[in-house]
Amino acid sequence: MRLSRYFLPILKETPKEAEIASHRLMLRAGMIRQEAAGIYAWLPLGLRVLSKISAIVREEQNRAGAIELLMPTVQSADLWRESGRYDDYGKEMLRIRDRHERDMLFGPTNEEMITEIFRANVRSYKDLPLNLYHIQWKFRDEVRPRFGVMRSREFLMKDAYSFDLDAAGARHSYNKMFTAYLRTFARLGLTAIPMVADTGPIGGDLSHEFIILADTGESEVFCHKDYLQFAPPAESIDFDSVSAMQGVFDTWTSLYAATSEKHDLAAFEALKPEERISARGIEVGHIFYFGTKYSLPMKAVVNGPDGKEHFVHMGSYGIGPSRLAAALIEAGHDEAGIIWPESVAPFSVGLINLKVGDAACDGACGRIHAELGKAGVDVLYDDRDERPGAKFAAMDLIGLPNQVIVGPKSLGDGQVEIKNRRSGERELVSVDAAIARLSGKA
RNA sequence: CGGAGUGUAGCGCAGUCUGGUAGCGCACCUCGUUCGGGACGAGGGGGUCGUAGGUUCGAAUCCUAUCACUCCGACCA
Repeated sequence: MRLSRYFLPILKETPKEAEIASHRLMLRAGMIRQEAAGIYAWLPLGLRVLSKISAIVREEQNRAGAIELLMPTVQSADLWRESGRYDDYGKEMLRIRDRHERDMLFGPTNEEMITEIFRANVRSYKDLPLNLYHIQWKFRDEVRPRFGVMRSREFLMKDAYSFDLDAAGARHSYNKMFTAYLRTFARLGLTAIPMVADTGPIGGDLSHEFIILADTGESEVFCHKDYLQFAPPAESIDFDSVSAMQGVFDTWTSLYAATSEKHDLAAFEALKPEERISARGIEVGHIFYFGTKYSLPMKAVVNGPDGKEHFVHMGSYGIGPSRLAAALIEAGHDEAGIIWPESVAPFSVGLINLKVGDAACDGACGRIHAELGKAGVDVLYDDRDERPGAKFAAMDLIGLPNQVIVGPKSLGDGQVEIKNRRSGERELVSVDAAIARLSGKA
């Protein structure tokens, strides 16, 4: 992509409302634009990140056996009256009325709708277990949205819903999602710690929040230090193995970890002082097992092997890709700007032409741009007629992991500079070597 | 929802107290000189001063209402 033909509104100054690093940098890097309180437009660069995060989430959900569908954002109030949550959910739910005066709502979550879809189509235990998910915009009318897309009213959420014949099956489904979440966050370059959590308005009795530690996090959390060293489950792990899944769960819940609502001071202080972490964290995922809370009032039943009807046991599992975009920046930035992990960077290579109009520079950049493009590498080519300083600053701000700097000085010796955004290391290599080196980044 | 505050050009701000017909920096456009870490000169474009009423010869400025947004607290992917 040529920057001169792209839409990347970079800001030199910080809009005053942005208090935390991720919000500031997302605005400055031209990723998002606020349209109303807690409501954001995702500009092209931001959308690329959001899509990459969603793709990883999707891959890991699929790997764990979940099946993607897509439910609407607007729902009928009747469905929520069945579960009793139309009254319980309160003002956080955005209620609207259509032209026929029907009560509608903008979905804050989808337990009711997925249960309706399930009960209309599934009759037999032989169709279980089933886990359906979608990645869709949610709306929760937060009292006080803040921190940009970290706590926005409209946000993107992957929500999965599992259906099992009994509690034991549901437990396995829970463990599969638990494992998938550990893998997902690890692939995003994040260390997320599962913590015992409150279930809130979703309900239920088994629940974990996945927390990444960050000073600007909204939750107060307590855990054992060794969690930071734990290795995530391997790609080859067997999601159908009950013991393997239970093993992952047991390992990752073997040490103390809890949010402030569930904090057990005595248990925490039983740890040696040097083992304790008391910090702030960002909740990037939340999983629940809630049994028959929805299947009972909404009559979601299947025939079991005994020929009788059984209320299905359910769980729900959420990850917020839009919040993750901000969380990734909180976890990876410096004075100059964002530092994306390779896995979600909007472009993997930033190509800087220091002297646009110079035949040698234009030629070398053109070749690198074309060759990397052929190799399937996303390249953002800064071909603007700008001063070098502005180009370096812009590229550092948007945080592309690999930079190729092409200028007349080094190009005189047939060389270009490769810079690693994270380490800051620079290296002079030939044009061909740069292409060869970076074409593996697809 | 309680408390505090802000709305003036895309962004950051001055002007409001003490009414006189809108300004600064950055960004943007043109020309020239520049160019390895956010250049310089000259010229130029862009604002019904959040909105609606009112007071006044005259309102960004005073009064009233209203809307939006931000921050601090209680709730949450």
